[in-house]
Amino acid sequence: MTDNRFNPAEADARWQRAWDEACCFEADSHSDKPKSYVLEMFPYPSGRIHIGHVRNYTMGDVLARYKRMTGHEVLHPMGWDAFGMPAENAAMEKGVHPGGWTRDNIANMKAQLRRIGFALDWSREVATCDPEYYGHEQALFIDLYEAGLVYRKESEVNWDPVDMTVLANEQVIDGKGWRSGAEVEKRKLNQWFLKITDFAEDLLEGLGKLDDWPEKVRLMQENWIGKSRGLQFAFDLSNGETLPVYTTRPDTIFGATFVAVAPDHPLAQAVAAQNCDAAKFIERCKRGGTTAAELETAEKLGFDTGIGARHPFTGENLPVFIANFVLMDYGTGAIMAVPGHDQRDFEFATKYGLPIPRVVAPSVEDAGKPFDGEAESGEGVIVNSDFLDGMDVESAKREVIRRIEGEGRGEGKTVWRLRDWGVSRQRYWGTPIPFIHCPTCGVVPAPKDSLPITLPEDVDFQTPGNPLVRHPTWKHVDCPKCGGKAERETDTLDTFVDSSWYFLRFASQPADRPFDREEVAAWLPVEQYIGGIEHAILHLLYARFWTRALQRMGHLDFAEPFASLFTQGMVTHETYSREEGGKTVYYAPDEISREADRALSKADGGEVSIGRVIKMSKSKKNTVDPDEIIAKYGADAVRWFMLSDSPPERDLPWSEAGIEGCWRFVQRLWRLFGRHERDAAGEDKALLRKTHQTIAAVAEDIESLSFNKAVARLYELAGAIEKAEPSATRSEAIRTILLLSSPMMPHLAEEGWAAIGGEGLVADAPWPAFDPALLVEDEVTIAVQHKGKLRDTLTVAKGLPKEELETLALASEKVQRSIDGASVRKVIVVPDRLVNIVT
RNA sequence: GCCCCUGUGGCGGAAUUGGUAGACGCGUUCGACUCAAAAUCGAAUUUCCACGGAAGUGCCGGUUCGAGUCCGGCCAGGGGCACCA
Repeated sequence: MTDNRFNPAEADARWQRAWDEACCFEADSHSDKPKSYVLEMFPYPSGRIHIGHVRNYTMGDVLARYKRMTGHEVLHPMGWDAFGMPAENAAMEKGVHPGGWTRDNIANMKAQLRRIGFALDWSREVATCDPEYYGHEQALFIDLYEAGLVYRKESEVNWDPVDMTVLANEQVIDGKGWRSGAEVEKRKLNQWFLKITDFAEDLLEGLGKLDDWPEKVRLMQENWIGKSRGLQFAFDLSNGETLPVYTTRPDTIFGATFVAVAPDHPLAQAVAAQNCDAAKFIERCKRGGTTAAELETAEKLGFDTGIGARHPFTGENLPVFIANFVLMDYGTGAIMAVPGHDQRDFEFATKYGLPIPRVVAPSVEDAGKPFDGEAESGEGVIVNSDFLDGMDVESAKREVIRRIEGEGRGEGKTVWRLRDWGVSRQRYWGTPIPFIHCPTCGVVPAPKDSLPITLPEDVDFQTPGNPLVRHPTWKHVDCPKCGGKAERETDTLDTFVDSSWYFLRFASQPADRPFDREEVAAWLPVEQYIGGIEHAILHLLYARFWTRALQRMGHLDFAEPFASLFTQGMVTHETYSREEGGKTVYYAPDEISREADRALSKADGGEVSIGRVIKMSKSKKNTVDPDEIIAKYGADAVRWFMLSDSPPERDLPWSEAGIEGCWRFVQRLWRLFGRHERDAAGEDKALLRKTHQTIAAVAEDIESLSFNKAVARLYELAGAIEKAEPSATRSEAIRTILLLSSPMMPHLAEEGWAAIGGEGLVADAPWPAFDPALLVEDEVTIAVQHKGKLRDTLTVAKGLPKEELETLALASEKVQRSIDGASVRKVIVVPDRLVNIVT
């Protein structure tokens, strides 16, 4: 070794080329080796890789490289979630075509990913905006339609009357279009839906078997699916009609003091038709916020319709209100309100002076106990409720359902929060929905041999509205059924459809169909899926649904696409800001010089205050650019940083000092490799033991994705090697640490491997074996406690009998001083661990 | 408002799952090398202390020979949410 510094600027690219030329990371579907599918959520091609991607993909990369070393055939692919709004926004703002913009971004980001040295199989790269990909998606969509899982229904959208476009919720700001500023209207459109509710029970039940998913994600999905058991029954109304309501608390039926319907309930609409005050009230309800937090704090409002509802048991007349807190799309859109035992009903009743009777109490004696300013929704015993008195909540629920069913007024019913998945988007840059509207035949699927239905290239984004609707020729086709003049569907698919099956296409890419069932079965389910928590619900639920739908249609023979899921934390950074002219101005990390406990502006030397460590964002200017730091420190130091210190599920605070430390360790390892001697002789028992312990521990840490612990082990081994005298053991330890660190710092490892005369590429080398006999120490340190406090430690042979340990412990001078002549009542001995003396 | 998670040195975090709290890294301090700097190497680094010890894992209590770990109640920070009857 001539140069004593590792030079990533030169070495990184050289090894990246070597891996490419050897096609190291191309997965062979027909290999005899056990298969391992490691997948990270594919990125949206925004134009730049950000540091969060680097962390996500580094984790997957370490696991993929480790799996290769342990004899697996690894599939580790990458692609692009390439449809979506930002491309259309760019088209409107910069006048570029969404396709060209997207493809340029992909090229940039792919080059960035290559510079980080990821072991990816680029031969399987997929971009969802490729007609080849979305053509297969169209075929699958038609299959789903034929399986009865696709339907159309009217549904409300946010309509921007100036931009003539439908807005996503995030594009509506204070009721106005984000771009045009125009007041957003609610419009009803005929839209396409997927019957995810068909699988509600199955999706819920499946969560119970996903043992290797974070509990948190399973819980979020469970809440989202939201199964509830309750009672649906009808009130007789004073106007002669009946009103079906749904309740999860039939046990509290004697506490109902009013009935409420949603503002968009047919009954409310009917009242509004004859009463302008009611119509005005309904209008008022439609404004107002949409988020849960806003609505929770919003005042409960109601409008008394003057209609009465007859209580099924007491015959009492209950007023019927239109209320802003009742939702049309849950249950029946109407409720029986029990103010004593539901907080929303309580607030409403308080405001409108309605009675609040108690029907559940801690005990029978508490039947007359007043409420303490809020509803009581907990368990208890039923009171003031005629035939239910004295029952517990659960028995009372059953009894009310039994009676109502017996009278034929209603039935026990399961209701789900989960709603069908609306997949229509009135946009250009998405997968065209492969259907044709014929005036005579109605909605007809496009013939499969006409797929892919590609997007027209000649479109402009300067005119408001959907370019597909405006296009002079694109939508005009003949009906595949009758041959008459017809029109294509101009809606495109939600991009969550694209990401609901990309992991199948990675595994198998036949030209004539979406995937091959056998080949997919060879790779899936994905062994380890890694991505952000932000996809905990929608993407992961949709992918689970899509997989089940394909299974039902016989395309697949498994239901769960991802065996194990890991959600990684964010990369954060401290913020730098100061008050300038009355407002807060943020500074980027490269605009300040950071000292021990303060930060100074590079521009004027003034002190800048150091703010909280938060998620990197452009507005706070606390971002770092992966390209810049890779250029400065090399890919391996950056990868090492991504894995160090913070547990992967937690946030990782980026710091300049931290990356400097990683850079130093890269060089430290490099110097260590230089001490490797091919013909060194002699044994070093302690180092040998440490080396084998590290092999076992690092393997375990990588398999459990505890990269921070693996990193700490490697630091320890490096320290031990540095302290050791030259020996055959030491040279072997150096070779071992090189191999153990290679999944994390592959460029450095290759360079070192060549230097110590290793054969071939480290990328193809096997993970070192360890001797289990060397994992156990033959000497152990025993803690000696007196009354639970540490007094002394003893170093003894492992496996020493209890009696001997006790004798040794009592012989300790320090222990005797602590006991100070008191009589020993009890001695607890845990072999190889501790002795605790109780006096 | 509801649901969930997390609180350990100056900082990121370890802790064999109830058995020596603070591994490892960062930072800081001192020292070596150097004309000097960088790089590198060595030592120290929870707090207080009479150098014998004492206290200490957000706070208060409990279980236990023994609690960062288990239980109960608070406090703080973070995340999710579709007013879900």
